[in-house]
Amino acid sequence: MSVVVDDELWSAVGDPIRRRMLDLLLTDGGGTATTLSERLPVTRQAVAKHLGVLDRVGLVHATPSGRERIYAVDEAQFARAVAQLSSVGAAWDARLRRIKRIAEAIQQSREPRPEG
Amino acid sequence: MSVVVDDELWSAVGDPIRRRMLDLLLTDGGGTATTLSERLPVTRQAVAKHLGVLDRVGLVHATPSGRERIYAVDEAQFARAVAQLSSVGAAWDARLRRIKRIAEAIQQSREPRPEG
DNA sequence: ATGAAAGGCAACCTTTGGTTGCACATGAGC
DNA sequence: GCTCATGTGCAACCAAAGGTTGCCTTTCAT
Repeated sequence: MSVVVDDELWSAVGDPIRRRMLDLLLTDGGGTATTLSERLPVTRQAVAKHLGVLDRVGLVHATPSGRERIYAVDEAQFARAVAQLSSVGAAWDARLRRIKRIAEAIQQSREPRPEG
Repeated sequence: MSVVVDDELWSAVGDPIRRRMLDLLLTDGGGTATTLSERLPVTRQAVAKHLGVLDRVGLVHATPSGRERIYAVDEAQFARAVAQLSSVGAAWDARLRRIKRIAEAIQQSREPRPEG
């Protein structure tokens, strides 16, 4: 019943900074800790740690290029994360609808003949 | 472009324990810190703290009943959270599709006449 | 009245996100 | 080739969050 999700994947995208980083990486097609930190409210080192987290769960991967390390989103893994997001959302949405339907049914059974 | 989400709401459902708590509360229609902790891998006190977090963002509300405090999901606020989840998922999904389309277009422009 | 059960509070530990500071590597320009 | 600026990496340190244990208060039931 309850949707099975990869907690590591989820918590990786659970952080607001990491979400913005993924956004930036997707928009620009890639970036380094330094370039990302210029557009984020945290330091380069903080960004580097976040990139480490995203790297460990496979959401991004780094390509050394000279003295830079260019990170890019791993589309396949990212797609998995998006799919999990969607499935949890869908499951909860369905549950809400079911609850609402039951509540309405109870309402009706309590007022078998609405006045009017 | 990037979807605006309420970081507090998101991070509230970002915690795996809190997601399971919401699941339990939705399934059972309500519960106390004690009853929830019996079905979770953490102590009652930890559950109480999580309930505090969920309460602060309005995802649940408590109803004192004798010596118990019965918590239940606030459906309206929960629906908001689900909507945000869905919108982020949809936005990222759309972005992925767009990237894939562009990638294919580049591929084709590089091989104007595929051998065959 | 008294004991068991539920809850609240406080102290403490660990992890995580963040910072500063410094050392190392590498690319660019002279 | 040297030098210097730039980009990374590493370590120490700090604060907040999640988790635990211990203890005290409240309340229901016997």
